[in-house]
Order: sequence, then structure tokens, then C-alpha cells
Amino acid sequence: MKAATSQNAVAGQSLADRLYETLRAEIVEGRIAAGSKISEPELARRFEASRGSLREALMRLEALGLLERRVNVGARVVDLSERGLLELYDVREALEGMACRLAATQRTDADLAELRRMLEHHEQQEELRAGTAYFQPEGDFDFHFRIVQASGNDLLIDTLCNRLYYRVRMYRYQLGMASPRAQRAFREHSHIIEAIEAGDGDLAELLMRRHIRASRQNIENKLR
Amino acid sequence: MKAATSQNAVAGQSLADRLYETLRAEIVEGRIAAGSKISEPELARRFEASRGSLREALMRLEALGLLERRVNVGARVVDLSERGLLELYDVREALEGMACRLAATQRTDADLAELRRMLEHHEQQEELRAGTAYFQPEGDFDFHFRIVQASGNDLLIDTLCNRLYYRVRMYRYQLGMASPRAQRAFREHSHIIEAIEAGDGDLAELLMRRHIRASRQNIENKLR
DNA sequence: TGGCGCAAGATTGTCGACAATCTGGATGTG
DNA sequence: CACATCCAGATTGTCGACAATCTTGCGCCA
Repeated sequence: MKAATSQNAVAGQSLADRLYETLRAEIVEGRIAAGSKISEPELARRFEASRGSLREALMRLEALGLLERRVNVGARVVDLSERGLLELYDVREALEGMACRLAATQRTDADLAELRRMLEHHEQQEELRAGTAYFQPEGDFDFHFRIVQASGNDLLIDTLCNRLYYRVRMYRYQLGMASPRAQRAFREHSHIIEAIEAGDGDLAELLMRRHIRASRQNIENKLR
Repeated sequence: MKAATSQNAVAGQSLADRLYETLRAEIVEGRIAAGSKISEPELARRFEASRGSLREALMRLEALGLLERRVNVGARVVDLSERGLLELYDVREALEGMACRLAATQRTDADLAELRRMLEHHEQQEELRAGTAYFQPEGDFDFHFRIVQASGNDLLIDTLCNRLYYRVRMYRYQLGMASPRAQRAFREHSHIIEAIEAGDGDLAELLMRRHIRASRQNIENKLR
């Protein structure tokens, strides 16, 4: 093993990789404001990297849909909008519905056991927090995340977990969309697992789509 | 207006943009073989560009899902597989189904007129080619393409028309999946348009999903 | 003879500099 | 006073070179 040449070197990761991950987190969490302009020289100085490596990171962020770049003008962080959030829900409804359908027939026993374990964990947390509790967003999302991975469709997994995932988190962080539908969401998750366990793809898809549509409706009501 | 500095300069396009588009076409059409390794120095010499600009094009191709890159190893064109093709159909079924549902309520009159025009055009072509005809792939895809754009959901449009589009075309070119379901596909398209015109989102989605699933089934039968 | 280690060549990652282009403010004119 | 023009500064796009890493083929040893 060689010693790391830079301070934060990780095996199998390039400098551009680390810049990409760091910037991604800063954009998702709003430390770099939505809609703000990105200055390549400024960021390069801040991270003590060359503009080339930084540009590689920026291009990956553009591919993720977190940045928009225009030739000879530069990059801007995407704007968050009510419309964009609702669009995200429609795409999730379609893709996670399909993921759920596939998971009903493609899941392994390990997938199912893991889903049950997560559900139990959520139930305990809910009991602790009693009535004031809201479904912690990360836990909810992990649940969805896990179902997608049980679908066995690599393209679907990549699209949801690598492409849309960070956009969802960005909206949650910055528009604070923690859905306060604790018991209801818990029951819906529970029914979805049952359908998956029964191998009923039609029902599993239907339930997941309803679940996501209910979230969307909940947001829509809040917004007006 | 300034004179172009390079031979093929286009306004509002960078060199990396052009390399990206050229390479994308070569990969989609199989001129650069699926699964083959990409040599940065070789391609840079071939296009008389620097490695930097070429690398930018390669990174965009990676974001498109046409290349896979590993750190310190290089880039390879993705492999085409039966499994990958079927995965693509499942994702399309979910997304185009949703696009169809949205188009039923979001379409403009211009969208509808354009869809009808395309359908008529297809009908004429089919009459000309009589029985031996097969539904020309590009025409079929343009139809799907147009419906997606009528959905009004920018995220959905981008995902299907910028991300998955080229992967679909790559499979069509290289595995030659021209579906020989001419009359049937034509009738299905016709019914889809009617559902969209009637504003019946449920039906429009159902019909589109059946349509795509039938294509998938057709491919699946052929493969065994 | 088969397998391991090592060195040479080639490839990828990173960097700093130069050229082309855009942005914003000052200036002049109707 | 409004508007078009132009210039200066800054930013982005492109390039060639150097350093780090991987691959390949050879030699050596059990």
C-alpha cells in the first residue's frame, strides 16, 4: 500500500470523485444555495484543486440534474419549485410502482427479511415518539430505497437510486417536506410488504402508487 | 459573426459537444462495438482534439449509460444483453404509461393534431408496403417520443428522451428489433390517441402499458 | 513446468497556461 | 433622458505536459 498523496485520498477514488461527492452533499443540503451561480475558479481555490478536476465534478453534477450548464456562461444550481417537486412525485409513482411489482416476483428471502426488519424498527420509533411523532424522512426513504433494490432491475435501480435519489433529498432538506402521516404511512408500508410477500405484483404496484400519490396529495394541500 | 476557428464549428456548441454527439452516434449504430475498450489517446488523435475535450465527451456518454468507466482503468462501451433489453422495456412501460396518463389531461390541441398527423402518415406507409410491411422502427419511436413530450412533465421528458432514448436506439440498431406487428401496433396507437383525446388518463395509461408489454412479449418469444 | 515477482511500456489522472467568449459599466449620440 | 456601442475585466473552453497507476511480458525460482 502506498501512502496517500493528498490528505483525504481514498483507495479507488479519484480527486474528482471526492469533489463530486462533497459538492453533491453541499447542494443537496443547501449549503450551496439553489439557483446560485457556480464559479469554477473560486471553488477550485477553496478545495485546492485544479479547475480540470473541478470541472469533471461539475459535469457529473449536471448529469445528476443538480446543475445546469450553458456553454461559455457557466453552471448554476437548479431551482427548486413546486412544479418540480410535483413532477418528481409523478415519476416516482411510475417507477416505484413498477419496482414494487417486480419486487413481488423477483425478491429474495433476504430482501423480504430486511423489509420486515425495517418496518419493525419504524414501529418501535413511532411508539416511542407517541402522537407528536412524524415519520422520519430518512427512514421512510430507506424503505422505498430497499424495495427498489429488491426489484432486480438494474436500470430501474440506477435511475431511482442514483439519478432521482439526490433530487428527492434536495427537496426534503430545503423545502422541509417531512410528511406528518406517521400511522397511515406505516400501515401502507405494512400492506405493501404483505403484497410483496404474497407475490401479488398487481396489488403491490397498486398500493405503492396509492402510497406515493397520497404523499403527493398531502404536499399539494399544504402548498395552497 | 466571426469565422469558425475549427472546420465544423457550430454556434453555441463546444468542441466537446460535437465529440459527444459524434461518439454517441457511433456507439448507438455499433461503429464502435458494444463491450469494446475506449482508448483516449487513440480517439483524441482520430478527432484531432486534446484528451481533455475528449474526456469531457466520454464523461457525458458515461452519464448517458452508454459507457462504463473505472478509475485508473478506462472506459468500455456497455454490453448489450437480453436481460438489459427486457429491463429497458419494464422501465419504458412504467414511464411511458405515466406519460400517456399525463398527456390525456395536459396535452395541447397542437399535440393532439400532431399525433393524428403521424398516425395518418403511418397508415399511408403501411398501405403502400402491403402485407410484407413492418412498422418502421423510427416512425414507431417518434410516436412514443411525441406522446412523452405531450405529458408536460419536464423530468419525465428528460428521463425518457435524453436518457433512455439512445439506449433504446442502440438495441434497435444492433439487435435489430424491428417489431413486425404492423397492423396491430397501428390499431393500438390509434386507440391510445382516442383515449388521450377523450381525456381518459386511466385508459390511456392502460393501453400504452399493454402496447409496450406486447412488444416486450414479442421480443421475448423471438429470443427463445 | 508452473507460478510468482519485477520492470518496461502504455494509459489514466491532474495540473497550469493560453485563447475565445461573455458580462457589466462607461461613453457618446439622438 | 433613453439607447446603442465599445472597452476592460473576468470566466469558460482548450491544450500540452507531468505524475501516478495499471497492464503486459520477461525472467527467476521452487
